[in-house]
Amino acid sequence: MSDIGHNSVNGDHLRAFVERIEKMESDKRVIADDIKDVYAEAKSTGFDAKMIRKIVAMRRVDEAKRKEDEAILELYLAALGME
Amino acid sequence: MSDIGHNSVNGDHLRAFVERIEKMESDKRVIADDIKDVYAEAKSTGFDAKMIRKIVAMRRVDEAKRKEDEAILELYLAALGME
Amino acid sequence: MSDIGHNSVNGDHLRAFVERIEKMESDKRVIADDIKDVYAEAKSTGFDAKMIRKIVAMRRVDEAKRKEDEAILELYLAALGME
Amino acid sequence: MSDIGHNSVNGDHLRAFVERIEKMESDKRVIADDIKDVYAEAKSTGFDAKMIRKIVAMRRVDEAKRKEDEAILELYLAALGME
DNA sequence: TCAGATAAAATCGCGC
DNA sequence: GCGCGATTTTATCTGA
Repeated sequence: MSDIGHNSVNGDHLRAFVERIEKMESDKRVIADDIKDVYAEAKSTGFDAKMIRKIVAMRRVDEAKRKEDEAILELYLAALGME
Repeated sequence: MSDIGHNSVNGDHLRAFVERIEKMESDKRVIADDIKDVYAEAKSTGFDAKMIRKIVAMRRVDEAKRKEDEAILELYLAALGME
Repeated sequence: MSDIGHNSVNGDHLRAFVERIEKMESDKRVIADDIKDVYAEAKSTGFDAKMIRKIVAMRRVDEAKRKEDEAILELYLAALGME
Repeated sequence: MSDIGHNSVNGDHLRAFVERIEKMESDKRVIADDIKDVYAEAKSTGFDAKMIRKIVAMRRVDEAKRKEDEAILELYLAALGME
């Protein structure tokens, strides 16, 4: 009986994790759909969706580079005892 | 000058689209990170993350099947003039 | 000269891979075209191509579900030390 | 009864189409998997799979261009009454 | 390294 | 005949 009780608790716990994840994945999917909608809206406004994708991708790379540069600067400053 | 004005408007419009998309992608990334955290939490609670992933995947397929069945039923009914 | 020889060998090897892949892609395209022909034939026989596509899609999902169920059963059994 | 017979025939016919398509899709999938295997083999031989993909894609474009050029030539010849 | 998920691109069939 | 939406396919990326 304690085994049964133990498994129930585990089962409830597992179920909770699964449901939390499913909820979050659902939210994520909603946002992904919204992004698609925005691309469609941009397209219907006369913009080329593919071009916007390129711009977004470029800025993503730039942002990554900016963070990288910042991290290196931190490193230099730390090495110089200036943090 | 009117061209410049026109392009500014277009530029502002484009910028607005890009920024909206970037905001949404950022939100999406936050959720993805949260999901990762939940898996980590489940793992630290003693669950096998791989099994949870499998369960979530299985339920995703179940849901896809449900939707597919529903869609084909609609199609059948429509074909039979019963919609 | 040995470099040239080396590169030639690599080149021949690369060429062989590329040509194998191209042959296979060509075969694949032939099948894709054949599938299109079958849909056209079905349509000309009075069937609704859309419905056939739906049926095929539905059966594909069924198959995916069957495999997924099997996979998770394996995982359960393994987790229970019953493999 | 004739209706039943008619529908059976239709059913058999439909089933035949579905099965033919499924068989072909299966064949197609096998080839797709084989292609993946070849890429994996090339990779294990020391080639960069991404580069091979680029080469294959480039040659695909070249081939399309060659056919296009050929078609245009045909057109010219036909216009000149030289076919 | 490997699969599995996601994003991006290409393709196709349908409607107008 | 052509764009448009939907599906399929390809490519990239992430996480085990």
